[in-house]
Amino acid sequence: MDGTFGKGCHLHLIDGSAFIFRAYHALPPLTRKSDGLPIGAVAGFCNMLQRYVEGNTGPDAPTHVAVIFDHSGKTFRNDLYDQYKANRPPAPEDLRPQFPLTRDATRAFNIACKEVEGFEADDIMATLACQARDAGGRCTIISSDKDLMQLVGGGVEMLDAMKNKRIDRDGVIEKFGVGPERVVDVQALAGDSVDNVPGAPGIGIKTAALLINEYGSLEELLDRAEEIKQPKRRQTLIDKREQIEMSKTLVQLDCNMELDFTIEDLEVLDPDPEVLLAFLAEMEFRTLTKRMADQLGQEAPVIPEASPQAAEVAAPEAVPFDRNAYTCVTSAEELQPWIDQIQQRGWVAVDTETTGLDSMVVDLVGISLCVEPGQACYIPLTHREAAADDLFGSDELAKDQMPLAQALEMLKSVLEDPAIMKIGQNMKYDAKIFARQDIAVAPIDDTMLMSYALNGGKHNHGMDTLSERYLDHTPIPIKPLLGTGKSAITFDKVPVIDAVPYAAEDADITLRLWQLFKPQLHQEKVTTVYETLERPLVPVLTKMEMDGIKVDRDTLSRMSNAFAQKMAGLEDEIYELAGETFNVGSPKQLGEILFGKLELPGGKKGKTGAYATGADILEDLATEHDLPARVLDWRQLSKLKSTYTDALQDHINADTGRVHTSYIQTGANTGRMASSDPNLQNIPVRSEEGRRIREAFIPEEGNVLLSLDYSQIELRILAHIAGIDALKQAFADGIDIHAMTASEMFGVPLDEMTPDIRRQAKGINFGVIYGISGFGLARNLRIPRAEAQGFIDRYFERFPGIRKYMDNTVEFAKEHGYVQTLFGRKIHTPEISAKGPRAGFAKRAAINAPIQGTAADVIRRAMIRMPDAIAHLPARMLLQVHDELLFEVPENAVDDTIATAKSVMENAADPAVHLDVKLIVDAGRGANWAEAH
DNA sequence: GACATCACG
DNA sequence: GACGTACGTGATGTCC
Repeated sequence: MDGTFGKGCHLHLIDGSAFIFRAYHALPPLTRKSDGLPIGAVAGFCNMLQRYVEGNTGPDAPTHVAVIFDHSGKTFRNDLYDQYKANRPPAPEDLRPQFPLTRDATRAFNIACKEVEGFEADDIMATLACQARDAGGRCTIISSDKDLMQLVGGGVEMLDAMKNKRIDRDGVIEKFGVGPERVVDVQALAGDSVDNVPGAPGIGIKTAALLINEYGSLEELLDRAEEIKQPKRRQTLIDKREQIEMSKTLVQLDCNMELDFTIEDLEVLDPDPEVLLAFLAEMEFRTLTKRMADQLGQEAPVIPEASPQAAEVAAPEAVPFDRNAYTCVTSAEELQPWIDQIQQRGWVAVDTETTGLDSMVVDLVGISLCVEPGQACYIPLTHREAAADDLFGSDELAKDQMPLAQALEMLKSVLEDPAIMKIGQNMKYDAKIFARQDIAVAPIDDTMLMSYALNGGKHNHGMDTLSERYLDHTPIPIKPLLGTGKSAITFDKVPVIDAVPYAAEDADITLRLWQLFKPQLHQEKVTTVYETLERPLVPVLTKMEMDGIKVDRDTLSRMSNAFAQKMAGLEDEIYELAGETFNVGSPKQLGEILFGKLELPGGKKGKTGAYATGADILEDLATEHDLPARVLDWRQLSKLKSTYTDALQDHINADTGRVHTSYIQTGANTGRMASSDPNLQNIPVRSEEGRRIREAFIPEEGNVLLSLDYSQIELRILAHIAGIDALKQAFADGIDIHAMTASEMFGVPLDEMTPDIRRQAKGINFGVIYGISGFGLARNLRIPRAEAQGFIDRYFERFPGIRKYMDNTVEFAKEHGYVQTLFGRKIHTPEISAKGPRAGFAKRAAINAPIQGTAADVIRRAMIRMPDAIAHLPARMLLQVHDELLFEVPENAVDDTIATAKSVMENAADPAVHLDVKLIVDAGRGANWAEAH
């Protein structure tokens, strides 16, 4: 061949991006063993190239070939229409680093690799295809993208590599109803929801083809639109003419691009075996390296086995932290480049600074953004002028800040953009702050939750911990900025110059953690946990917290007064019995009275040298003296008053009249959540007196409260996990599970069961869930330790599967350093091999975690599905209390809501896990939480 | 800020 | 054989 492209030549154009995405989705998320680099798509891409090269024989073999890629960033079509491809989600995080590698792979195969800034791969292929055709040669476009079908004809064909199907002129007519030369006309009318090409509303491919065939061309059709009979269609074509014409320019490929290479440069070349094998070996593709080596008749290079530590040692931080490099953004002009960059990348780490910690009350002070490690800015918004003197803070806004509304308006487009990932550390907090500014932040990623999914049980997941542990960097502490105690100031009083490095650094750290954790989720096989149990829960909790629950202040206030009176009466009696006055609330003083002055028996000093005066001890003493019983009563009232009837009133939000708790998604190692400020997961219920506090939790007028709770969920899960047939059968038959246990253990028939025997069996059942010990059971049942041990022995004899589960679980924990829930949540058990009493703790925790954790996962799944399930109902989900969900709903929708929510909860494990034991949910309703429960 | 106590599942 | 112990949380008051 003389090198010129002409008759007898055959150009192959491979749609690189299509190859990449197909490869990515066809393969599991593989990572390179040595360092955890995601390489699944590269592997698939190489396999496809290899198969392609292998198949290049016979009459259709190419003389010239190139792989054409889309250049990242915007194209000229975005200048025509800013919404073009705007609803494309960003490329998956683990795919992005693989883009450049696919270029490397192409070159390693010695195939030309082309992309041009500002153009799509389609345009390059169009230009080359036209050149090939005009030169009298053939061209095959290896792609199934219908946008390329306009190029078919005159020697140009397409090849769907997956189906190994050639698409010629007839194939195009089959697909579009028109020939290749009219494909753009049809596309202009039909539009494309994937690429966000608007087209003519209401007209699809079928109708479009009909019209084009009737009128001959789009231009003719639009000029003669008045003639169309169907009134709606006619009006659309007249009204939307401009939009349709613009659509045509979007779908019309550019055949006349200026290229800095010619077809001749694309001549087929044999790969250099050394280069290709080196690349494949570097990627650590063992099978493919060997296969290619065999094919090329070469010795396969040796790929070293990865050392287990290698992945962990891989440097997490290439860019050093530089607090002076952060930018302070004070105007729209300065903010715009940041927004441009965010849009280009498709992600941003965000952090808000506020005047306090209560997200339902505080004001927004500033926002920090970070787009890549080291590149962060802070946007001060409502910092206050430094006080003229120390006594009076000024209310004047500090100078050089951009107006809050302007900044929010600019950021809103980014924060609500479905194609831009917003990354935060504890994003729920920031989401609430933004929600109060009418900005619905989505989608989000959360480094705190990633750490929880990855490292639950190892450490807490606060930013300081994570930064120090994983970035080896200590963040600027907030204390010196705000001060402590009475002289503490809020963040708006912090001088902007001090706020910038602090705030921007937080966003910087968050972005670095995100880049670090993201690939680890795959490596540690907790992507599903993160994606199905953590991330989707954030918007659900955000809404629950913002909705809050109505609490009646008067009810609480009246109770407080009643408690105070009773306490005063008890105090008088206590002083009388003690023979002196003292602080009843001081365990230390009480101990001295009981065991010193009154010389009651059983005085045991704890590690601090003080007598223990816990409820169990006082209960024992109650037989000896009247005083302990009075103290117990006093303590109960004191607890109810201080923690509940008093404190709860302070938590009623002035604006909403409701109480807004905050859930801590990473609060418990097992997967349970915690509730704080206030804790609404420990509102009294066990004592009659305490239970009345729930009467203050009420629905809005015309509504009722609904309580739905799982019945015996942990025991059911234990029956499933440990595979205890007798337990499963009892649940299936709806038998009282504690009575059944008692019957099995003590040989008492069910119809002769006494409450006391049942109570003991109940204690054992709970003990089993907690990792039973003779001592613990003895204390709980108040029986001698030997007797308790006897119970346990008998229980294990009767249910040997339970002991097996316990042994296996502890064994698993020792081997792997973690235990797992049925849904794959890992709970790490770093102390499992500790010596001394800690070993016992760790063992029991390891036994309990899969049970408690699985139950927690189940209700999380229910909560995540609940908003969609009840969307058609006027119901709101307000609270979660571990195995209970509380709803507020208008009276007329009560039955529907119960039926719907109950079904969601009972089926929450499906389809991920099929439980051998059915989950049962009990429902209650009422005019307050006491009635509903 | 540690500790003891006690509210919940 | 002794250690010490039921699992998971958060809020409050005392005391140093």
